[in-house]
Formats: sequence, structure tokens, C-alpha cells
Amino acid sequence: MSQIPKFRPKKTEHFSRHPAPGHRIRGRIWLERDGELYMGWGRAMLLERIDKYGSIAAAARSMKLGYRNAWLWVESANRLAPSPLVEKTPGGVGGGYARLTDEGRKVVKEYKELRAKFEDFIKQVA
Amino acid sequence: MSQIPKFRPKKTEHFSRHPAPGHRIRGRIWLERDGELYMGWGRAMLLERIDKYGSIAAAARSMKLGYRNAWLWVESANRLAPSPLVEKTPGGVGGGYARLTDEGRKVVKEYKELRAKFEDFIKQVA
DNA sequence: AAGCGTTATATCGCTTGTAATATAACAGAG
DNA sequence: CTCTGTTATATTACAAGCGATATAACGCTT
Repeated sequence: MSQIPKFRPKKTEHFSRHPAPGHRIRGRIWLERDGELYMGWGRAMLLERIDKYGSIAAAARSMKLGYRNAWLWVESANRLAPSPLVEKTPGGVGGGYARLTDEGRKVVKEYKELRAKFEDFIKQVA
Repeated sequence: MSQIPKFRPKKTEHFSRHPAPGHRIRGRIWLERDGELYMGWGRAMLLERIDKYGSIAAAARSMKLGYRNAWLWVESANRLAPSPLVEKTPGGVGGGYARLTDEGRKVVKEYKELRAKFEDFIKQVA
């Protein structure tokens, strides 16, 4: 029936101590405040892009996220944070803008470092 | 008004630790096969209880899980596994029974070990 | 054959999250 | 005062997941 050869993960030549487990370890990690989601992968991405593009709308478009959700995420993160992560200004030149604050940059950096450690952990236990 | 206790959305289990700055690190970890959930916290619990009680129905009741979901989880895990994790038998004495196989025990053990390592990781990084 | 409590299966409805849509508010520039 | 594109907000609709419910199939015991 099938002419397409099935994909076969390359095995280490000399020692494959265990028979292939056949499953993959996956996980998520995030920060909470007051029991609510504070910073995760999506929010970190969004904040980075707000920093890059200077607006919530442009950032949302660039990652194919609806503006509504983007705005809600920013609201939520700002509300939970000790000081706002994003400063928003409606109206004016270009219709308005949004800026990532120093606190915002700090939290994003912290999350990305945590995430990197987590990825290392996954690789290590795999 | 109603004496019926208000419905409480099931809290996704996870664990956390207190870092310095007022936020918690939280995370989840699970196993996938063919891109589908294979073994996570809920399924591991369920399989342990199937082992303990000898039936899917009793196991589900003991953890306040609907029988429907319990049965679906077992089906899914069995389908993904190289060999069944749970053997089910309808009818007969007591209406029927279910048994955790050696493969099932092995996967549950593996997941719980992974989970323990993950908990250590969270503690260490917090 | 009847009874039992399980496994097995279908269906309905609620809740939740989110996508989609629409509209108002805004303030600076021309 | 209008134009612009953003921020801000409400509303509707749809899809996934799960609870609740109902019923059939099963096979051993009596």
C-alpha cells in the first residue's frame, strides 16, 4: 500500500541503552501572581513584540493573535504586576501607542531565563 | 436558597514554590505519544486507583471523576500504548472488572519518577 | 430466567475560552 | 473639523470539554 517509507528516528550507533521509549516528554511552565496567570510563553512573546512594534495592535497582528485577547492579556498582567509592564496611550499620532516598561522588560527576561532552564531540564531527563 | 454546593471548577493540579518577588513558578509535565496526551497526573492517579480498586468505575468514583471520562482516558491510553495498560472485562461476578497490566505499572512508575524530578527542578529554580 | 454491578456507548446541556464583529473614545496632524 | 489608526469595550457566535443522564451489553451466580 504505502510507498512512502515510514519515518525512523536515527539511533545512536554504538549505544542505545534503552529500547526507544516511543513517547515524548512535554511540559509547560509559567509565573502566577495571586493564583492567576502572570507570565507565560504567549504573554512573553506579546510583550516582546509590543516592545518591537510599539503598539498592542501591531504586536497582536504579527503573532496572529486577536487584538481583544492581546489587550486582555496586557490588562491582566498590568493589574497583577507591582507596577505596569506596558504603558498604553490612545489617540494622537498614528492613533496611539504602547510601550514596554523597564518592569516589563525585567519580567520578560526573567521568564525567558526560566523557560531556557526548563528546556534544558526536559532535554536532560529525556 | 440552594443547599447544593456550588460547582467548583476542577483545579488543574500543579505545584509551586515561593520565590522572592511575589510570584510563583508553576508548571505541568506529561508524556505524549503520536502528539497526543499519553500519561499525565490525572491518568496516573486513575491507573493507580484502578490497580487498587480493580474497576474503572470504583477508581473514578474514588477521585470524583465521571465514569465517562475515566473510560475515555483508559481507552485513549490503551490505544496509544504499545500494549494495553488496563485490561477490562465486562460482565460476570460483580459486573466485571479492570486490571492494571505490567506495562501499565511501568508507565505509571516512569511518569511518577519524571514528576518527582520535575518537582525537584521547580524547587531548585525557585 | 432473573439479578447484579460492571463495562460500553450515545446524547443533551452547561460552562469556558476564544474568534469574530462592531463601535466608541481618543488626540495629534493637516 | 476631519482624518487616521490606535486604545478601549461590548456583543455575538462557535467549539471544546465535561457533567449528567440514559440505556445497552455482558457474564457469572443464584
